[in-house]
Amino acid sequence: MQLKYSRQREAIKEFLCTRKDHPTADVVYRNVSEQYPNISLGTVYRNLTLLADLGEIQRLHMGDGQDHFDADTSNHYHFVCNQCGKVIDLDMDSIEQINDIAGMNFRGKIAGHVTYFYGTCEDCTQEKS
Amino acid sequence: MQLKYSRQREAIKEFLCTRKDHPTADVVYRNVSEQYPNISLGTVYRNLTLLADLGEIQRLHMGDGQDHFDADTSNHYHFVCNQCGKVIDLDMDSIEQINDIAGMNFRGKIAGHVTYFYGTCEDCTQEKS
DNA sequence: CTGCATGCAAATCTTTTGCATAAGA
DNA sequence: TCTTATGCAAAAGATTTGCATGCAG
Repeated sequence: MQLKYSRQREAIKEFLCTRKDHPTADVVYRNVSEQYPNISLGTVYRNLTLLADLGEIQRLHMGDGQDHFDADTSNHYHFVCNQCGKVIDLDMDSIEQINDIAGMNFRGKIAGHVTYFYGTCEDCTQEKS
Repeated sequence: MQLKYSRQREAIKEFLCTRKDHPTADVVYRNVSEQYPNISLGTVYRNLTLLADLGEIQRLHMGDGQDHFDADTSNHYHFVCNQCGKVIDLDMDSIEQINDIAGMNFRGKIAGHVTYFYGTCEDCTQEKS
C-alpha cells in the first residue's frame, strides 16, 4: 500500500507540533476543525493511528480513558499530575540508563519503553499551601 | 462511606494473587464465575476499581484496549511483548534510581510511576529463528 | 433495621470500520 | 484513470451506572 499526501493529515501533524502538552484525539479534532470545518473525527483517528505507526508521533495511554498524542518522539519521560491531570515532559539525557537496568534481568529484545510518573505538580502543590 | 465485607471482592482479590501475569477484568470475571456463577461483570469492575483505589492492587493501562490488574503493588517494571502480548514483571532492586533521575529535573511531588518496556520476549524471539 | 454490595441491563464513551464519494499521483 | 483518503454514520468494545433486591453489621 502506497501513502498519499493529504492536507488533513498535514494539518493534524502540524497542530501536534505546536503543542507541548499531549492532546487527545478530540482536542486535535476540535482544533483542526477550525481550519477544515468538514473534517471528521474518524479521519482524525485514522491519521493519528497512521502517524503513530509511522513513528512520526507517539501515542500515550495514560489511563484517563482517552489516548493522548505527542509529536515529540524522542525518548523522554512523562509526568502526570494527579490533581489537575496535566502532563509534563521530563527532559533527561540518561535514558540509556533505564535500558541498562532492564537489560540486567530480562532476556529478550527491548524495542522501546514508556514511563509515566504520577504525583502532584508544582502548581498544585503551591495551591494547597 | 463505610466498607463492608463481600465474598465476591474477596474472591477477586484472591484470584489476582494467584496470578503472576496481569489479567484483564474479563479474565477475572470468567475465572471468579466458576466459584460464583452469578457474579456480574459490573461487580467485578466495581471491585477492581475499589481495590485499586484502596491501593491493594494496581491498575495497568497498557494500551491494548483493556486495563490489566496486578496484585503485586510493589514498584516494578512491566515488559509487554509486541508479538504475543504477554506481560512480564521485571524484578529490579534499583527502583530508587529512577526516582532520582526524575528528581533531577522535576520540581513537584512524585508519588509513583509506571514503566512499560515494549519489545519481543524470549519465546517469540526463538520462534522466529 | 440500615446501608453498602450485588446482579442485571441500559447507558456512556472512545475508537474503529464500511461504504460511497472526493482527491492525490 | 487508478488508488488512497475522506466524511458520515453505524458498529464495536470496554467500562460505568441506575435501580431493585440481597446480605453484612
